[in-house]
Amino acid sequence: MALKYSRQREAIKEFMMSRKDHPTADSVYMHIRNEYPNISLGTVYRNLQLLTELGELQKIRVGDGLDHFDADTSLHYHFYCNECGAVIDMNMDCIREINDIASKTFDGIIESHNLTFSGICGKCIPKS
Amino acid sequence: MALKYSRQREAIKEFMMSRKDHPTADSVYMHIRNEYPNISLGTVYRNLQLLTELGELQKIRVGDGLDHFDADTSLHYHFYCNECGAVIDMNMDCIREINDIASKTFDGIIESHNLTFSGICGKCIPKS
DNA sequence: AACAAATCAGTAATGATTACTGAAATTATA
DNA sequence: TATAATTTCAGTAATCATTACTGATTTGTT
Repeated sequence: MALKYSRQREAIKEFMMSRKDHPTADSVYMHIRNEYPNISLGTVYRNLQLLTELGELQKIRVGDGLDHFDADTSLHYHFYCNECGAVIDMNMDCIREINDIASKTFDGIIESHNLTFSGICGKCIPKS
Repeated sequence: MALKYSRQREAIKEFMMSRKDHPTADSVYMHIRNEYPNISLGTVYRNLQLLTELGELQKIRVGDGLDHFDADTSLHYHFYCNECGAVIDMNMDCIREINDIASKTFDGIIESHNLTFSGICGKCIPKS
């Protein structure tokens, strides 16, 4: 039952911590393969899931149908570029009181909220 | 090139307008089958997509990995119940100025935002 | 070193969604 | 109203992301 060390999991964690671009499982797989050429895609999925459950990663869904992962587990917002698909961190302060505001007109318990912006990112503006 | 009438599409539109619970394609399929026993799931997907492109529906992603659809195309927020999976409309006012606020600290064009709450809905509180 | 348990690589299965195909329905035209 | 042109359909196959399975390999413990 105890968690055992695995070099693959360490590599995935290292890679995730070095990234600010919220990779998907497939993207992690592609990169880790440079270091571990015969790592399995299933191993990547399993460890991303495990690390998420351990609270070392957070799963991000920005509306493109893919699961993105983020080693920054603090509450912060994201931007999704409709042009290139990039997922970018927003610098703005989180609206912590919004759960309370929403609760006033809602019958139920609000535990969290997710705010995602979308549009065209700085790199894609010249092209469009 | 012109759009032609189809009773299946009308039925799907009618059904969607009668609903406030943001059905998925599969859910629409199950219900429409009462009226059209041999409608195809592909037809449902195609028409939901088409109606969305025509602006008669909006596609909603609340983080459960499924595409939900809503005949209310106005900007409004949703709640996702982690217990039963229900997608519920929020009554709160939209924060229209938030795109402008976010723009101040972001390099790019913010076209829209999506705010989704999650937790436990009123019906599920007694059970938990 | 030897054992038990977790993890792995590789592969198969799943579930949602999309694409394909020949038949049926709809609209336009004669 | 018959016919032709085009869209839409039902049914099925394919795709894509993700999850589950299996026997072999690693890891932590005695």
